[in-house]
Amino acid sequence: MPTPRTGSPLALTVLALLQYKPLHPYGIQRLIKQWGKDKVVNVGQRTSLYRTIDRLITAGLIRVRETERDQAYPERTVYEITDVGRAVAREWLLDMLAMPKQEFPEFPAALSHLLMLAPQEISDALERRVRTLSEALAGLEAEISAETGHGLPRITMLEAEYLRVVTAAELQWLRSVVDEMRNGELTWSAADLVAFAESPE
Amino acid sequence: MPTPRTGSPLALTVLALLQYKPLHPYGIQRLIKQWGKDKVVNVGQRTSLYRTIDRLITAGLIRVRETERDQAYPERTVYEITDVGRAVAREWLLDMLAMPKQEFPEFPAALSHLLMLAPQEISDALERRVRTLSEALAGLEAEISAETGHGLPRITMLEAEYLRVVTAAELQWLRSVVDEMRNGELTWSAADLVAFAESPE
DNA sequence: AAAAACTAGTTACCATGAAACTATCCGGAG
DNA sequence: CTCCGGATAGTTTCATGGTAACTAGTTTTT
Repeated sequence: MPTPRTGSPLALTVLALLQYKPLHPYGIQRLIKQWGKDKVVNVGQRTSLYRTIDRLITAGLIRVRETERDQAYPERTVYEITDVGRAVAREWLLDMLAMPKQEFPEFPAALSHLLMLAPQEISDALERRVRTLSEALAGLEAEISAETGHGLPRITMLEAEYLRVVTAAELQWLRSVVDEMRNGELTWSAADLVAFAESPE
Repeated sequence: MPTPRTGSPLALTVLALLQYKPLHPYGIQRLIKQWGKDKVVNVGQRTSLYRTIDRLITAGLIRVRETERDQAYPERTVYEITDVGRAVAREWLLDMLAMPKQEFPEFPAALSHLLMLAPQEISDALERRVRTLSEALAGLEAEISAETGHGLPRITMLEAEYLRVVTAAELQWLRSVVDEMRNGELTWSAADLVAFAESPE
């Protein structure tokens, strides 16, 4: 029974929640949203959730506990974690923490093709991004101070802290780039493109 | 002919390169690697590349230019971009720049389940991450100064700058967290977990 | 001469994710 | 009282994405 090599964020979250208590899929989704984890794991549609559960079952990391039937409601299958599941969840987590995974977010990819656009278009687009990200950052900060005020320990909001830090860094950089494009410090000419294209290295 | 709603990083890159000159798939892969774009778009195996090209074809964004046969070598189909393709690439790019997309990297997801681990395990794992990221950061900085020395204009390395900035921010935050865990500023107790779990909000 | 790396493409499988569909039930607006 | 929206619970379909491995010839290195 080779456990799936990659513990996805969703699979890890399922194991974590089942460690708290046995749940049915919809309950898992609800908990993720209630605890605000839907900012870091995708459970928008339950499709992936059900498929993830299937995989965890066949890998022996969780098992069916019971199948409830609350009259007229669809059947709810309640799952619980196994001992293997508990162990594997720890391994996955340690691995995800220690080894940065090469992911390919679309923004840097987009940045690498700026030469297709005119300077104005670029700075306008980046400015729109600045506005959107500012709001997101404000939201994160509000959330953090709300939870702090609520008396929750800091360990439960490290992921929000992390998002705040990297969003703030992106924002600061974006603002400086937009500024430099607007005030003429950051320019380039058609000749540059040719030199770039010819560059053998 | 509804153009695929999401221009993926790879699709955008293919359009961008074909705008430079007609190419066959393998040539596209080579160019991506030569120009160092393989840090921001995934072309490890060409599977996705061929499928992406298929989609671009059926969407009318690129077309077959010719089919070469260089004796004994497999056939190489050379593609070129269409006018529609040129227009769509610009739209996609502007969109990707201006509108941040909710992506779900695994690290923040992992951070949100730290309660499964003991403090020591966490700080050890995070320290390993610090080491790996430091190396990655050094690599990025080396690359940037190499290109600068080579006389390439700054616009061609904004994506590397971006990666440097966010990696540096993550590193700084990681170091502070590890420090605070080691020196006892950041602790929590089993009682906290219960309070957290019971928390209705 | 053998091993490795490059050229070029294909196949199969698994994972991810969006969207829409089937149903039932409940609370509130009108 | 009825209709609407939203919550409950799960399924199906389709597009996309990624890994791995396989074929098969060629060039370069050891």
